[in-house]
Amino acid sequence: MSNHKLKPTEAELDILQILWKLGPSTVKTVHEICGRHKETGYTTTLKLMQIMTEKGLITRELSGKTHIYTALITEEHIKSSAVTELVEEVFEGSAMELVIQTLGHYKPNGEELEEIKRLIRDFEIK
Amino acid sequence: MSNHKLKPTEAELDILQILWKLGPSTVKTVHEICGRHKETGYTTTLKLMQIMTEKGLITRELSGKTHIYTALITEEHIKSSAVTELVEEVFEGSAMELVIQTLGHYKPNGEELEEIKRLIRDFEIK
DNA sequence: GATAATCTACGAAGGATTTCGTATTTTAAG
DNA sequence: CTTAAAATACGAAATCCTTCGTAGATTATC
Repeated sequence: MSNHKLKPTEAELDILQILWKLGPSTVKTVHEICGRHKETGYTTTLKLMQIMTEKGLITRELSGKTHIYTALITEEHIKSSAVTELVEEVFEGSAMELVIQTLGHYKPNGEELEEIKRLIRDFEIK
Repeated sequence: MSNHKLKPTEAELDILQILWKLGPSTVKTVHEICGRHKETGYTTTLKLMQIMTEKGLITRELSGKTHIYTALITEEHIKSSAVTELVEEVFEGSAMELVIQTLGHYKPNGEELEEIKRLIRDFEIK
């Protein structure tokens, strides 16, 4: 039922990440946090959030005079489809080439290493 | 020295992937292979390749009456920067969250599993 | 209740991407 | 040489994304 097709744009993703962190928030709050990274006008953030509402990425409800916006799409969902898209479009379907590539360029910390080993172990058991 | 900034667009990436596979090719050849996925006119492919030449993504030389195009940017480079971008913009810097996410959704085959284990072992030695 | 502050709505500009039509050039055939 | 075929060059439309300005509405303050 949800909109699988709708991939947020870059600016939209910034806003989603703020909503995921803060939970339901006003345009004002979102805009203040956006302002730490980039300089844009208040109405730019407002317009983006209005468009995102039309697209069904977020929803809003009135609280007094202001709207409170809530993410409709989950962080997990976006991360998952971003990985799927990267695998399909850049790695031509080979997810493990992506994994190996990443492990070749970045170092896991101890905790991450344990988690990866646990996942690997699960694969070997099956 | 090379153009780190220049990320190919989606249509450009399609063309790059064809050039990576076939090696230096004509517009005609590239367009024929593009045609397997999507329906676009010949001049669309031509225009894209002209733009990519301007951007420095590919180069061309005359051979008789036609141009032979060659990728200037490597597959490895694109894959690497695509991962970097995904890590930074979607996973907020956590490359290992990307790795763990991917391992949670896709299964490695035997060979891939061995390679991953080898990489993991290298991390543990250090 | 007048004024200022805060929010929202809306239109539109500017840039990037993709697409194609048309015109031009070059090569090949008769 | 003339015509047809193949390739290139170029401009421009259509769409999407980001941005902002302006106008209107609502709320709070004095």
